[in-house]
Amino acid sequence: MAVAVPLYQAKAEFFRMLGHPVRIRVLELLQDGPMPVRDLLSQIEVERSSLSQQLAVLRRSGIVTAVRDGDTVIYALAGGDVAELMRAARRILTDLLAGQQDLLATLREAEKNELAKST
Amino acid sequence: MAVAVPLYQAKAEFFRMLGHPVRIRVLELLQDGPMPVRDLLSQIEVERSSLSQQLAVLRRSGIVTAVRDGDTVIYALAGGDVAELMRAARRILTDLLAGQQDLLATLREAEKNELAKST
DNA sequence: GTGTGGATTGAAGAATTCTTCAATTGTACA
DNA sequence: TGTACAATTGAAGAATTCTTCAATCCACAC
Repeated sequence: MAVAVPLYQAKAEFFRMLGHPVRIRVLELLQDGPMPVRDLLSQIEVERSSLSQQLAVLRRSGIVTAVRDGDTVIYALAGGDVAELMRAARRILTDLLAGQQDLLATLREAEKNELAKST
Repeated sequence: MAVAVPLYQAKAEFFRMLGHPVRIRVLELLQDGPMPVRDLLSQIEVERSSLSQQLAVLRRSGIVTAVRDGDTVIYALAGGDVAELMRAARRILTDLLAGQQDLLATLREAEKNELAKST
């Protein structure tokens, strides 16, 4: 059973699972501890059913768990050190964004030249 | 210019950029140092133009750089500690996969019960 | 120049993922 | 029981991303 998935494919799926703004925000919020859907909803600008859809993605991947407490459902990180991952990502992102600033400057120059030519 | 992108959206795009098996393998291979396309091609099972497409995605994001050396093109990590990110991801993934083993066992049990009922 | 191998690009169709809305489930409470 | 609120689910269409193939570009050798 459990057809062996190559590790690099599991990794790709994992990162793809992270690749959505709402899901990122949920994971970040949950780093401060478990939180009911109601609170997630109040801090993330998204419709309720949209949030539910993204929570379902996170649940399916196993990175969060949900327990029902009467009226409300409470989500929590399933384990693992998500914070560490986020820190590592942020470090790389900072580098990349800095790089893109340079790129943008370059592009703006190129654009100016184009405009100069076209007049 | 450079319309301000919310950070959580930049993060999501970053992770989405990682979310492809070929791109993961490229990044892993490049951790041992710069490498010509030819070598990437020999170690990843994918067609040349497919690899090029994925390399283009990585280049656009800025996480790798490419320089031409005569006949061949050599790729390298652009900076930042990708290895650290991969380690963090692997740690979480290990947890998740372990969790899924449990899940699978549970599912198999459920399945057995279903079968028992259906006979 | 012509030809060849390495690599990238463009474009079309297939496949995934997102968004949104209506319908549904589960709990509480009168 | 009926109503109200919290949350999830299913499904359809829109939007992205993947895959693949042909065309192109670039350096090198003849």
